[in-house]
Amino acid sequence: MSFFTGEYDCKLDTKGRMLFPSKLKLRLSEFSGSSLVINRGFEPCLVIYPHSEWKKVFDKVANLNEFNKGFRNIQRNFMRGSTETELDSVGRFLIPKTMISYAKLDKDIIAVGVGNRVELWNPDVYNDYLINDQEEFSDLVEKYLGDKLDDDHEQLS
Amino acid sequence: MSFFTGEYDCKLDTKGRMLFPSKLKLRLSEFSGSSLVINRGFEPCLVIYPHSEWKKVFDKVANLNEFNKGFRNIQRNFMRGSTETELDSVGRFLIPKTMISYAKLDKDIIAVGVGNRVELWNPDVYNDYLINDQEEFSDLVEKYLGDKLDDDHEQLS
DNA sequence: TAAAAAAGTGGTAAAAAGTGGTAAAAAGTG
DNA sequence: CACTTTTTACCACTTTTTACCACTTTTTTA
Repeated sequence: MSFFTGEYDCKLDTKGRMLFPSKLKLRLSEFSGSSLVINRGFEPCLVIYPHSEWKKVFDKVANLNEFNKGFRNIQRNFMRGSTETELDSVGRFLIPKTMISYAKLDKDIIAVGVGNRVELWNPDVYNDYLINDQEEFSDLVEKYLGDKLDDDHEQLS
Repeated sequence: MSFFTGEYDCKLDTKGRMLFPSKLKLRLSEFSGSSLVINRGFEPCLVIYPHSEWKKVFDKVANLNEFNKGFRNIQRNFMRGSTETELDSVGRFLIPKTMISYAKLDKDIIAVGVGNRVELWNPDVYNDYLINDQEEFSDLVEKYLGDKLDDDHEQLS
């Protein structure tokens, strides 16, 4: 099974549709054909999952007991930010208006492959979130992935 | 079988009818054609179930032993807030006045797909109930759905 | 009880949103 | 460079939604 990587410049058309980059489309098709799920990200971006990957998490959430207040809260907050959709014949998909405004998307979008998912960002917001200093990045990686960690990985997750 | 997800902006017409969003209507029809059940939510919102899904919830409550005072109380309070209805030819349904005032519904309504059901909210009330801090939500999800969960999922439901 | 008012039902025209397709430009490839 | 693939920018069409209007049924009031 393969994964999503790399950055891609994309555009929203006037109807709010985005063309999924062809390289990523190839990966997507290995997972779940042309069906995908758009989610609200934890950061101010949207996150695209292949339908099959998303379904695993969805099922966990959906199976929580709805007579429990905390579970209802999780369900509501999780599912409100999810939309199932499909690529059309040309490889485009419609992004709901509420999602567009959540991620502050405009004409230009940056799509980033992040392993099992693809993030969609407003270019400006994206730059603010990136680690621009490589040394800082190095430190961060060392903190979490440096040698000592190998033994007790659990501690971090 | 598919499920309800996502947020939708809806309107009440002057007669107290709401047009059920077409995407949700599609899902609904897979469950139970155009028939649905409106319930008082535990939170200050209304909850729409496809008839078949509501039946499951209903049965749980109906099967409680009526010789138990607490159970009788649950049954009474649960069932008083239930109305069965249907979408009309255009896809609208009438929301009873008592329900409208319970959920403080006005012209604008937010419909949220929550798996087996759809919640209807007054937008202002909704925002108060949402987890607005994404980090807080992230923590909550991790707590319930983080790695550890995989093994003993049963414990939570 | 009859008239009036309110509530509910059913439908439609027009606007808005969404879908599907294509020609042409741009980018990538051998 | 010639050719293929991808992307862009349109256009045409369909579906959904809104905002009404007309009519029926129910409830209230005189």
